[in-house]
Amino acid sequence: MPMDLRAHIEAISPLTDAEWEFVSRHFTSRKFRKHQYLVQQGDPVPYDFWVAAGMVKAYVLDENGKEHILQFAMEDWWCTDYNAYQTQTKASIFIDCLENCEVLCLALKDREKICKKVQAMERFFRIKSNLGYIALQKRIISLLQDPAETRFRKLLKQYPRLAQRVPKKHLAAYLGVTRETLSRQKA
Amino acid sequence: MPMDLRAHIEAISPLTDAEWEFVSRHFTSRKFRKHQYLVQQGDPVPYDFWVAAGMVKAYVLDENGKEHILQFAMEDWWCTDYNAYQTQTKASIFIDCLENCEVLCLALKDREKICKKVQAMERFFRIKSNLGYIALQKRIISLLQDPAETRFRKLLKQYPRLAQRVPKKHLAAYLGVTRETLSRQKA
DNA sequence: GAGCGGGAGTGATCTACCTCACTTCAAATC
DNA sequence: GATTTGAAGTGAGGTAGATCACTCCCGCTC
Repeated sequence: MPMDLRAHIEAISPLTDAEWEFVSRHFTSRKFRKHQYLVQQGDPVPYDFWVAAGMVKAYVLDENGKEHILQFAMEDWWCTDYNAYQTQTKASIFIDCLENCEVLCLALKDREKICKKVQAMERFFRIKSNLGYIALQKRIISLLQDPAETRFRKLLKQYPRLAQRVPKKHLAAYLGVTRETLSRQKA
Repeated sequence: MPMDLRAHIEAISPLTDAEWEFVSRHFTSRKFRKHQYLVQQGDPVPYDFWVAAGMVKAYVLDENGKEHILQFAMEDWWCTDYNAYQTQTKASIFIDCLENCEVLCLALKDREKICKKVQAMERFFRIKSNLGYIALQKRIISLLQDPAETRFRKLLKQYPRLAQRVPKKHLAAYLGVTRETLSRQKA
Protein backbone atom coordinates (compact mmCIF):
# COMPACT_ATOMS: atom_id res chain seq x y z
CA MET A 1 0.00 0.00 0.00
CA PRO A 2 1.66 3.22 -1.15
CA MET A 3 2.00 5.67 1.71
CA ASP A 4 1.39 8.59 -0.65
CA LEU A 5 -2.34 7.88 -0.57
CA ARG A 6 -2.17 8.78 3.08
CA ALA A 7 -0.32 11.98 2.30
CA HIS A 8 -2.88 12.76 -0.39
CA ILE A 9 -5.74 12.35 2.08
CA GLU A 10 -4.02 14.17 4.92
CA ALA A 11 -3.38 17.19 2.74
CA ILE A 12 -7.12 17.76 3.13
CA SER A 13 -8.15 15.93 6.27
CA PRO A 14 -5.65 14.52 8.82
CA LEU A 15 -5.97 10.94 10.11
CA THR A 16 -4.74 9.19 13.22
CA ASP A 17 -2.59 6.11 12.72
CA ALA A 18 -5.48 3.91 13.77
CA GLU A 19 -7.81 5.58 11.28
CA TRP A 20 -5.32 5.21 8.46
CA GLU A 21 -4.82 1.58 9.35
CA PHE A 22 -8.57 1.01 9.12
CA VAL A 23 -8.97 3.01 5.91
CA SER A 24 -6.06 1.50 4.06
CA ARG A 25 -7.30 -2.04 4.64
CA HIS A 26 -10.19 -1.36 2.26
CA PHE A 27 -8.11 -0.49 -0.76
CA THR A 28 -6.70 -3.14 -3.05
CA SER A 29 -3.80 -2.49 -5.35
CA ARG A 30 -3.90 -3.59 -8.97
CA LYS A 31 -1.61 -3.17 -11.94
CA PHE A 32 -2.76 -2.60 -15.49
CA ARG A 33 -0.79 -2.42 -18.71
CA LYS A 34 -1.07 0.22 -21.38
CA HIS A 35 -4.26 -0.25 -23.43
CA GLN A 36 -6.04 -2.26 -20.76
CA TYR A 37 -9.48 -1.14 -19.60
CA LEU A 38 -10.35 -0.19 -16.04
CA VAL A 39 -13.97 0.30 -17.06
CA GLN A 40 -15.85 -0.69 -20.18
CA GLN A 41 -19.18 0.63 -21.36
CA GLY A 42 -21.94 -1.76 -20.39
CA ASP A 43 -20.05 -3.40 -17.54
CA PRO A 44 -20.69 -2.93 -13.84
CA VAL A 45 -18.39 -0.45 -12.07
CA PRO A 46 -17.40 -1.94 -8.73
CA TYR A 47 -14.59 0.47 -7.92
CA ASP A 48 -13.45 4.01 -7.59
CA PHE A 49 -9.80 4.17 -8.66
CA TRP A 50 -6.99 6.20 -7.23
CA VAL A 51 -4.07 6.37 -9.63
CA ALA A 52 -0.80 5.63 -7.84
CA ALA A 53 1.31 5.51 -11.02
CA GLY A 54 0.69 5.92 -14.71
CA MET A 55 -2.15 7.59 -16.55
CA VAL A 56 -5.65 6.80 -17.77
CA LYS A 57 -8.27 8.47 -19.90
CA ALA A 58 -12.05 8.39 -19.36
CA TYR A 59 -14.08 8.89 -22.52
CA VAL A 60 -17.28 8.27 -24.42
CA LEU A 61 -17.71 7.18 -28.02
CA ASP A 62 -20.41 8.92 -30.04
CA GLU A 63 -22.46 7.29 -32.79
CA ASN A 64 -19.71 8.01 -35.33
CA GLY A 65 -17.16 6.26 -33.18
CA LYS A 66 -15.55 9.56 -32.29
CA GLU A 67 -13.87 9.77 -28.91
CA HIS A 68 -14.72 12.54 -26.42
CA ILE A 69 -12.52 12.67 -23.36
CA LEU A 70 -14.19 13.39 -20.06
CA GLN A 71 -11.08 13.28 -17.94
CA PHE A 72 -7.44 12.35 -17.78
CA ALA A 73 -6.15 10.95 -14.51
CA MET A 74 -2.55 10.66 -13.49
CA GLU A 75 -0.75 10.16 -10.18
CA ASP A 76 -2.87 11.36 -7.25
CA TRP A 77 -6.10 11.63 -9.23
CA TRP A 78 -9.32 9.74 -8.69
CA CYS A 79 -11.25 8.30 -11.57
CA THR A 80 -14.24 6.11 -12.29
CA ASP A 81 -17.63 6.26 -13.95
CA TYR A 82 -19.16 8.04 -10.97
CA ASN A 83 -22.67 7.81 -12.24
CA ALA A 84 -22.53 4.05 -12.66
CA TYR A 85 -20.49 3.63 -9.48
CA GLN A 86 -22.85 5.52 -7.20
CA THR A 87 -26.01 4.05 -8.62
CA GLN A 88 -24.53 0.58 -9.16
CA THR A 89 -25.60 0.57 -12.78
CA LYS A 90 -23.74 -0.25 -15.99
CA ALA A 91 -20.91 1.94 -17.21
CA SER A 92 -21.68 4.45 -19.93
CA ILE A 93 -18.05 5.36 -20.46
CA PHE A 94 -14.69 3.71 -21.07
CA ILE A 95 -11.60 4.16 -18.95
CA ASP A 96 -8.34 2.81 -20.25
CA CYS A 97 -4.65 3.07 -19.61
CA LEU A 98 -2.47 5.41 -21.66
CA GLU A 99 0.53 4.02 -19.78
CA ASN A 100 1.20 1.07 -17.52
CA CYS A 101 -0.60 1.85 -14.30
CA GLU A 102 -0.85 1.03 -10.67
CA VAL A 103 -4.19 1.88 -9.11
CA LEU A 104 -5.81 1.50 -5.72
CA CYS A 105 -9.38 0.24 -5.90
CA LEU A 106 -12.17 1.15 -3.49
CA ALA A 107 -15.56 -0.58 -3.60
CA LEU A 108 -18.67 1.53 -3.02
CA LYS A 109 -19.68 -0.39 0.08
CA ASP A 110 -16.24 0.13 1.52
CA ARG A 111 -16.25 3.81 0.74
CA GLU A 112 -19.54 4.21 2.57
CA LYS A 113 -18.25 2.11 5.45
CA ILE A 114 -15.09 4.18 5.72
CA CYS A 115 -17.06 7.41 5.61
CA LYS A 116 -19.41 6.25 8.32
CA LYS A 117 -16.71 5.05 10.67
CA VAL A 118 -14.08 7.72 10.08
CA GLN A 119 -15.57 11.17 9.87
CA ALA A 120 -12.29 12.61 8.65
CA MET A 121 -12.78 10.49 5.52
CA GLU A 122 -16.32 11.69 5.03
CA ARG A 123 -14.87 15.16 5.23
CA PHE A 124 -12.12 14.26 2.78
CA PHE A 125 -14.56 13.00 0.17
CA ARG A 126 -16.88 15.94 0.69
CA ILE A 127 -14.14 18.45 0.12
CA LYS A 128 -12.60 16.52 -2.75
CA SER A 129 -15.96 16.39 -4.42
CA ASN A 130 -16.48 20.12 -3.94
CA LEU A 131 -13.17 20.82 -5.58
CA GLY A 132 -14.05 18.52 -8.47
CA TYR A 133 -17.33 20.35 -8.91
CA ILE A 134 -15.56 23.68 -9.08
CA ALA A 135 -13.09 22.35 -11.64
CA LEU A 136 -15.90 21.11 -13.88
CA GLN A 137 -17.65 24.47 -13.63
CA LYS A 138 -14.50 26.13 -14.89
CA ARG A 139 -14.30 23.72 -17.78
CA ILE A 140 -17.93 24.39 -18.70
CA ILE A 141 -17.36 28.13 -18.68
CA SER A 142 -14.38 27.67 -20.96
CA LEU A 143 -16.41 25.49 -23.33
CA LEU A 144 -19.16 28.10 -23.43
CA GLN A 145 -17.10 31.22 -23.88
CA ASP A 146 -13.68 30.40 -25.31
CA PRO A 147 -12.72 29.58 -28.89
CA ALA A 148 -10.62 26.45 -29.47
CA GLU A 149 -7.29 28.25 -29.31
CA THR A 150 -8.00 29.84 -25.94
CA ARG A 151 -9.21 26.54 -24.51
CA PHE A 152 -5.97 24.98 -25.68
CA ARG A 153 -3.79 27.66 -24.14
CA LYS A 154 -5.62 27.45 -20.83
CA LEU A 155 -5.19 23.69 -20.79
CA LEU A 156 -1.46 23.96 -21.42
CA LYS A 157 -1.18 26.54 -18.70
CA GLN A 158 -3.16 24.60 -16.15
CA TYR A 159 -1.69 21.17 -16.83
CA PRO A 160 1.70 21.67 -18.46
CA ARG A 161 2.79 18.10 -17.65
CA LEU A 162 -0.20 16.72 -19.50
CA ALA A 163 0.83 17.96 -22.92
CA GLN A 164 4.19 16.31 -22.40
CA ARG A 165 2.69 12.95 -21.63
CA VAL A 166 -0.22 12.46 -23.99
CA PRO A 167 -0.53 12.67 -27.78
CA LYS A 168 -2.09 15.89 -29.04
CA LYS A 169 -5.02 14.08 -30.58
CA HIS A 170 -6.13 13.22 -27.05
CA LEU A 171 -5.91 16.82 -25.98
CA ALA A 172 -8.10 17.66 -28.95
CA ALA A 173 -10.67 15.05 -27.87
CA TYR A 174 -10.64 16.61 -24.40
CA LEU A 175 -11.07 20.15 -25.69
CA GLY A 176 -13.86 19.29 -28.10
CA VAL A 177 -12.05 19.97 -31.38
CA THR A 178 -10.53 17.78 -34.08
CA ARG A 179 -6.83 17.00 -34.07
CA GLU A 180 -6.54 18.89 -37.37
CA THR A 181 -7.91 22.06 -35.84
CA LEU A 182 -5.66 21.74 -32.82
CA SER A 183 -2.69 21.21 -35.06
CA ARG A 184 -3.40 24.50 -36.83
CA GLN A 185 -3.36 26.49 -33.58
CA LYS A 186 -0.14 28.00 -32.49
CA ALA A 187 0.35 26.90 -28.91
CA MET B 1 -37.67 28.60 8.53
CA PRO B 2 -39.34 26.54 5.78
CA MET B 3 -39.68 22.93 6.84
CA ASP B 4 -39.04 21.78 3.30
CA LEU B 5 -35.32 22.32 3.73
CA ARG B 6 -35.49 19.57 6.31
CA ALA B 7 -37.36 17.31 3.90
CA HIS B 8 -34.78 18.12 1.22
CA ILE B 9 -31.92 17.12 3.51
CA GLU B 10 -33.63 14.05 4.89
CA ALA B 11 -34.27 12.71 1.42
CA ILE B 12 -30.52 12.02 1.45
CA SER B 13 -29.52 11.86 5.08
CA PRO B 14 -32.01 11.65 7.97
CA LEU B 15 -31.69 13.92 11.01
CA THR B 16 -32.93 13.70 14.56
CA ASP B 17 -35.09 16.55 15.82
CA ALA B 18 -32.18 17.81 17.90
CA GLU B 19 -29.86 17.77 14.92
CA TRP B 20 -32.35 19.63 12.77
CA GLU B 21 -32.87 22.16 15.50
CA PHE B 22 -29.13 22.78 15.61
CA VAL B 23 -28.71 22.87 11.84
CA SER B 24 -31.64 25.13 11.11
CA ARG B 25 -30.38 27.78 13.53
CA HIS B 26 -27.50 28.53 11.15
CA PHE B 27 -29.58 29.44 8.16
CA THR B 28 -30.98 32.89 7.69
CA SER B 29 -33.88 33.60 5.40
CA ARG B 30 -33.79 36.51 2.96
CA LYS B 31 -36.06 37.76 0.24
CA PHE B 32 -34.93 39.24 -3.04
CA ARG B 33 -36.89 40.83 -5.84
CA LYS B 34 -36.60 40.06 -9.53
CA HIS B 35 -33.41 41.59 -10.99
CA GLN B 36 -31.63 41.82 -7.64
CA TYR B 37 -28.21 40.28 -7.29
CA LEU B 38 -27.32 37.53 -4.81
CA VAL B 39 -23.70 37.68 -5.93
CA GLN B 40 -21.83 40.21 -7.99
CA GLN B 41 -18.50 39.74 -9.71
CA GLY B 42 -15.74 41.23 -7.58
CA ASP B 43 -17.64 41.06 -4.31
CA PRO B 44 -17.00 38.64 -1.46
CA VAL B 45 -19.30 35.60 -1.34
CA PRO B 46 -20.28 35.02 2.28
CA TYR B 47 -23.11 32.54 1.64
CA ASP B 48 -24.23 29.40 -0.03
CA PHE B 49 -27.88 29.86 -1.01
CA TRP B 50 -30.69 27.37 -0.91
CA VAL B 51 -33.60 28.52 -3.03
CA ALA B 52 -36.86 28.16 -1.13
CA ALA B 53 -38.96 29.99 -3.71
CA GLY B 54 -38.34 31.65 -7.05
CA MET B 55 -35.53 31.25 -9.51
CA VAL B 56 -32.03 32.59 -10.09
CA LYS B 57 -29.40 32.37 -12.78
CA ALA B 58 -25.62 32.14 -12.29
CA TYR B 59 -23.59 33.45 -15.21
CA VAL B 60 -20.40 35.02 -16.46
CA LEU B 61 -19.96 37.90 -18.88
CA ASP B 62 -17.26 37.53 -21.51
CA GLU B 63 -15.21 40.41 -22.92
CA ASN B 64 -17.97 41.19 -25.45
CA GLY B 65 -20.52 41.45 -22.68
CA LYS B 66 -22.13 38.21 -23.75
CA GLU B 67 -23.79 36.19 -21.02
CA HIS B 68 -22.93 32.52 -20.47
CA ILE B 69 -25.14 30.75 -17.96
CA LEU B 70 -23.47 28.34 -15.61
CA GLN B 71 -26.56 27.29 -13.77
CA PHE B 72 -30.20 27.96 -13.12
CA ALA B 73 -31.50 27.33 -9.63
CA MET B 74 -35.11 27.02 -8.62
CA GLU B 75 -36.91 25.63 -5.55
CA ASP B 76 -34.78 23.05 -3.75
CA TRP B 77 -31.54 23.90 -5.55
CA TRP B 78 -28.34 25.20 -4.07
CA CYS B 79 -26.42 27.98 -5.70
CA THR B 80 -23.44 30.21 -5.10
CA ASP B 81 -20.04 31.00 -6.58
CA TYR B 82 -18.50 27.88 -5.05
CA ASN B 83 -15.00 28.78 -6.01
CA ALA B 84 -15.14 32.16 -4.29
CA TYR B 85 -17.19 30.79 -1.40
CA GLN B 86 -14.82 27.96 -0.51
CA THR B 87 -11.68 29.96 -0.90
CA GLN B 88 -13.14 33.16 0.54
CA THR B 89 -12.08 35.16 -2.48
CA LYS B 90 -13.96 37.59 -4.73
CA ALA B 91 -16.77 36.38 -6.95
CA SER B 92 -15.99 35.78 -10.60
CA ILE B 93 -19.63 35.31 -11.53
CA PHE B 94 -22.99 37.00 -11.15
CA ILE B 95 -26.08 35.47 -9.63
CA ASP B 96 -29.34 37.28 -9.99
CA CYS B 97 -33.02 36.69 -9.61
CA LEU B 98 -35.20 35.85 -12.58
CA GLU B 99 -38.21 36.01 -10.26
CA ASN B 100 -38.89 37.24 -6.76
CA CYS B 101 -37.07 34.84 -4.48
CA GLU B 102 -36.83 33.56 -0.99
CA VAL B 103 -33.50 32.00 -0.14
CA LEU B 104 -31.86 30.47 2.92
CA CYS B 105 -28.29 31.62 3.45
CA LEU B 106 -25.51 29.57 4.97
CA ALA B 107 -22.13 31.08 5.84
CA LEU B 108 -19.02 29.00 5.16
CA LYS B 109 -17.99 28.91 8.81
CA ASP B 110 -21.44 27.69 9.74
CA ARG B 111 -21.43 25.04 7.07
CA GLU B 112 -18.15 23.69 8.39
CA LYS B 113 -19.43 23.88 11.95
CA ILE B 114 -22.59 21.98 11.04
CA CYS B 115 -20.61 19.35 9.18
CA LYS B 116 -18.27 18.84 12.05
CA LYS B 117 -20.95 18.57 14.69
CA VAL B 118 -23.59 16.66 12.74
CA GLN B 119 -22.10 13.88 10.67
CA ALA B 120 -25.38 13.35 8.85
CA MET B 121 -24.88 16.82 7.40
CA GLU B 122 -21.33 16.08 6.34
CA ARG B 123 -22.78 13.07 4.60
CA PHE B 124 -25.53 15.15 3.05
CA PHE B 125 -23.12 17.65 1.55
CA ARG B 126 -20.78 14.90 0.38
CA ILE B 127 -23.52 13.11 -1.49
CA LYS B 128 -25.06 16.29 -2.82
CA SER B 129 -21.69 17.31 -4.15
CA ASN B 130 -21.16 13.92 -5.80
CA LEU B 131 -24.49 14.24 -7.54
CA GLY B 132 -23.61 17.73 -8.70
CA TYR B 133 -20.32 16.45 -10.08
CA ILE B 134 -22.10 13.74 -12.04
CA ALA B 135 -24.57 16.25 -13.45
CA LEU B 136 -21.75 18.51 -14.65
CA GLN B 137 -20.01 15.56 -16.28
CA LYS B 138 -23.16 14.86 -18.24
CA ARG B 139 -23.35 18.45 -19.35
CA ILE B 140 -19.73 18.40 -20.49
CA ILE B 141 -20.29 15.25 -22.52
CA SER B 142 -23.26 16.88 -24.17
CA LEU B 143 -21.24 20.01 -24.96
CA LEU B 144 -18.48 17.87 -26.47
CA GLN B 145 -20.52 15.52 -28.57
CA ASP B 146 -23.94 16.96 -29.31
CA PRO B 147 -24.90 19.62 -31.86
CA ALA B 148 -27.03 22.53 -30.64
CA GLU B 149 -30.34 20.92 -31.48
CA THR B 150 -29.62 17.75 -29.54
CA ARG B 151 -28.44 19.72 -26.53
CA PHE B 152 -31.68 21.68 -26.65
CA ARG B 153 -33.83 18.58 -26.84
CA LYS B 154 -32.01 16.96 -23.96
CA LEU B 155 -32.45 20.08 -21.85
CA LEU B 156 -36.18 20.20 -22.53
CA LYS B 157 -36.47 16.56 -21.66
CA GLN B 158 -34.46 16.79 -18.46
CA TYR B 159 -35.94 20.04 -17.16
CA PRO B 160 -39.33 20.49 -18.80
CA ARG B 161 -40.42 23.04 -16.18
CA LEU B 162 -37.44 25.21 -16.94
CA ALA B 163 -38.47 26.03 -20.49
CA GLN B 164 -41.84 27.13 -19.17
CA ARG B 165 -40.34 29.50 -16.67
CA VAL B 166 -37.43 31.23 -18.39
CA PRO B 167 -37.14 33.10 -21.69
CA LYS B 168 -35.56 31.09 -24.51
CA LYS B 169 -32.64 33.46 -24.78
CA HIS B 170 -31.52 32.28 -21.36
CA LEU B 171 -31.74 28.66 -22.43
CA ALA B 172 -29.55 29.60 -25.39
CA ALA B 173 -26.98 31.18 -23.08
CA TYR B 174 -27.00 28.01 -21.00
CA LEU B 175 -26.57 25.74 -24.02
CA GLY B 176 -23.79 27.79 -25.57
CA VAL B 177 -25.61 29.00 -28.69
CA THR B 178 -27.14 32.29 -29.74
CA ARG B 179 -30.83 32.90 -29.32
CA GLU B 180 -31.15 33.15 -33.11
CA THR B 181 -29.76 29.66 -33.58
CA LEU B 182 -32.02 28.29 -30.89
CA SER B 183 -34.98 29.98 -32.44
CA ARG B 184 -34.27 28.18 -35.72
CA GLN B 185 -34.30 24.73 -34.11
CA LYS B 186 -37.55 22.89 -34.02
CA ALA B 187 -37.95 21.79 -30.41
C1' DG C 1 17.06 -2.59 -43.74
C1' DA C 2 12.42 -3.18 -45.54
C1' DG C 3 7.88 -2.79 -44.08
C1' DC C 4 4.41 -1.08 -40.90
C1' DG C 5 1.58 1.76 -37.83
C1' DG C 6 0.68 5.75 -35.15
C1' DG C 7 1.42 10.73 -34.42
C1' DA C 8 1.28 14.84 -36.60
C1' DG C 9 1.11 18.75 -40.24
C1' DT C 10 -1.47 20.70 -44.21
C1' DG C 11 -4.46 21.89 -48.30
C1' DA C 12 -9.28 22.15 -50.23
C1' DT C 13 -13.83 22.09 -49.42
C1' DC C 14 -18.05 22.10 -46.65
C1' DT C 15 -21.26 23.38 -42.94
C1' DA C 16 -23.11 24.53 -38.42
C1' DC C 17 -23.41 28.29 -36.21
C1' DC C 18 -22.57 33.37 -35.59
C1' DT C 19 -23.51 38.23 -36.62
C1' DC C 20 -26.24 41.91 -37.84
C1' DA C 21 -30.31 43.94 -39.36
C1' DC C 22 -35.12 44.01 -39.54
C1' DT C 23 -39.96 42.66 -38.13
C1' DT C 24 -43.74 41.11 -35.20
C1' DC C 25 -46.08 40.67 -31.06
C1' DA C 26 -47.46 40.94 -26.27
C1' DA C 27 -46.98 42.83 -21.87
C1' DA C 28 -45.65 46.58 -19.05
C1' DT C 29 -45.62 51.71 -18.27
C1' DC C 30 -47.05 56.23 -18.79
C1' DG D 1 -55.03 54.29 -25.49
C1' DA D 2 -50.47 55.63 -26.99
C1' DT D 3 -45.68 54.31 -26.14
C1' DT D 4 -41.96 51.72 -24.64
C1' DT D 5 -39.72 47.36 -23.66
C1' DG D 6 -38.39 42.66 -24.08
C1' DA D 7 -39.11 38.15 -26.22
C1' DA D 8 -38.87 35.92 -30.33
C1' DG D 9 -38.81 34.78 -35.40
C1' DT D 10 -36.27 35.41 -39.87
C1' DG D 11 -33.20 36.66 -43.86
C1' DA D 12 -28.43 37.46 -45.76
C1' DG D 13 -23.85 36.99 -45.34
C1' DG D 14 -19.54 35.72 -42.78
C1' DT D 15 -16.41 32.49 -40.16
C1' DA D 16 -14.55 28.99 -36.99
C1' DG D 17 -14.06 24.66 -37.16
C1' DA D 18 -15.22 19.94 -39.42
C1' DT D 19 -14.23 16.67 -42.95
C1' DC D 20 -11.48 14.22 -46.17
C1' DA D 21 -7.39 13.28 -48.47
C1' DC D 22 -2.69 13.34 -48.67
C1' DT D 23 2.16 13.60 -46.86
C1' DC D 24 6.02 13.24 -43.70
C1' DC D 25 8.28 11.17 -39.99
C1' DC D 26 9.77 8.30 -36.38
C1' DG D 27 10.00 4.12 -33.71
C1' DC D 28 8.72 -0.76 -34.20
C1' DT D 29 9.08 -5.44 -35.61
C1' DC D 30 10.48 -9.19 -38.54
